[in-house]
Amino acid sequence: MAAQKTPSFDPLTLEVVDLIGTVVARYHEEYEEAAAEHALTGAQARLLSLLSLEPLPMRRLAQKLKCEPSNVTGIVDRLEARGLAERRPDPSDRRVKLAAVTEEGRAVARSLRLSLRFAREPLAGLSREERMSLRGLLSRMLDAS
Amino acid sequence: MAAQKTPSFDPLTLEVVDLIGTVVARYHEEYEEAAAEHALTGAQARLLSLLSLEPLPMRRLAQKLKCEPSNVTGIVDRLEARGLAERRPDPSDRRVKLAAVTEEGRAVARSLRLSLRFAREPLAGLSREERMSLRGLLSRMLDAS
DNA sequence: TATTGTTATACTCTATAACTATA
DNA sequence: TATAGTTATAGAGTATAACAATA
Repeated sequence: MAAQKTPSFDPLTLEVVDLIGTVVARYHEEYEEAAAEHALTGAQARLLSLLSLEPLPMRRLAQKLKCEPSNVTGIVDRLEARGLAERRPDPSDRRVKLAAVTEEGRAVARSLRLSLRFAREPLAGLSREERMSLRGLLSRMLDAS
Repeated sequence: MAAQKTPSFDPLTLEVVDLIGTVVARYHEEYEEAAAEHALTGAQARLLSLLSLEPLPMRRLAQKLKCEPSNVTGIVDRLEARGLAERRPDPSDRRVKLAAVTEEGRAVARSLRLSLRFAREPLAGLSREERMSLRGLLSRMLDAS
C-alpha cells in the first residue's frame, strides 16, 4: 500500500519486468529439458509431479492443470501406457476415478524433481541473507497481485 | 562465488524456488490471457512481438522461439491469414523470406504489450528501493547460472 | 554441396460437445 | 437432474524427414 503511483512504465520497473521475463523463460527451458530427459512432455511431467504427492480424481487434476477434464484422460492414458500411473476406483463414489502414480512413476517423479532442483542451482550464487531478501520481495510481489 | 555449499536442499532455498515457480505460473497465465484477448495463441503472440521489433528471416525466428523452422511456417501462415504479418523477399539472398508485421500487426503487438505490462502490475506493491533490490538479486541469479 | 523455406507426417495438447454411468 | 469421466472432433504446436529453389 506504499508506493503505488503508476509505476508500470518507469525504466526501473520495466527493467525488473524484463528480468522476470528472463527468469520465466529460463525456468521453462529447464523444466522442459528435465522432462524430456525422462521422455515426458511438459504436461505429463506436471501431472506426474502432482500425482506423486497424492492420488487425485481426474476432475481435480484438470482444475490443478487449468485445462478441460477431457484432456486429462489422454495425459493419464499415456502415463498409464508407460506404467507410470494407474486409475483406481473411489470407494466413496463410483463415478470417480482416482489417478495415482505407480512405484515406477514415483521414482521417475523423484528423479524429475531432483534434476529440476539441480537445474535451478542459480540460487546458489546468492548468500543466505540475499535469499531471505529475495523470498520477502517475491512474497510481497505475489501478495500484491 | 560466496556461499555455495550445496544450498539446493535447505528449506530457505526450496521456499525461494517455490516462490519462483509461482511467479512463473502467474506470469504464464497472464501472458496466455493477454494473448487470448487478442485471439492469439501464445506462440503467435510471441512471434508477433518479435516481429514488431524488426523483420526477421524464418530461420532466425525458429532460433528465437527455440523450435524447428518447419513450425514457423505454420505460425506465420496463420498470422498472415489474419493480416497481422507478411512475407517479404530478402534482396540479398533469394532463398530467404523475411517475416514482418503489417500495420495492423504492429497495432496488435503494441496493444498486447500494454495489456501485459498492466497485468504485471504486482510490482506496484514494491517501493522503488525494493524494486532496485529485486533487480540486483534477479540479475545476480541469472548471471550465476 | 550446403542452406532456406516448405511440405508431409505423426504425436501431443487444447477446447467443445455429446455420450455413459453413476449420484 | 446433476456430476465424473470418456469419446469424438477439430485446431494448433511440435519434431522429423524429404523436397525445391538458391547459394
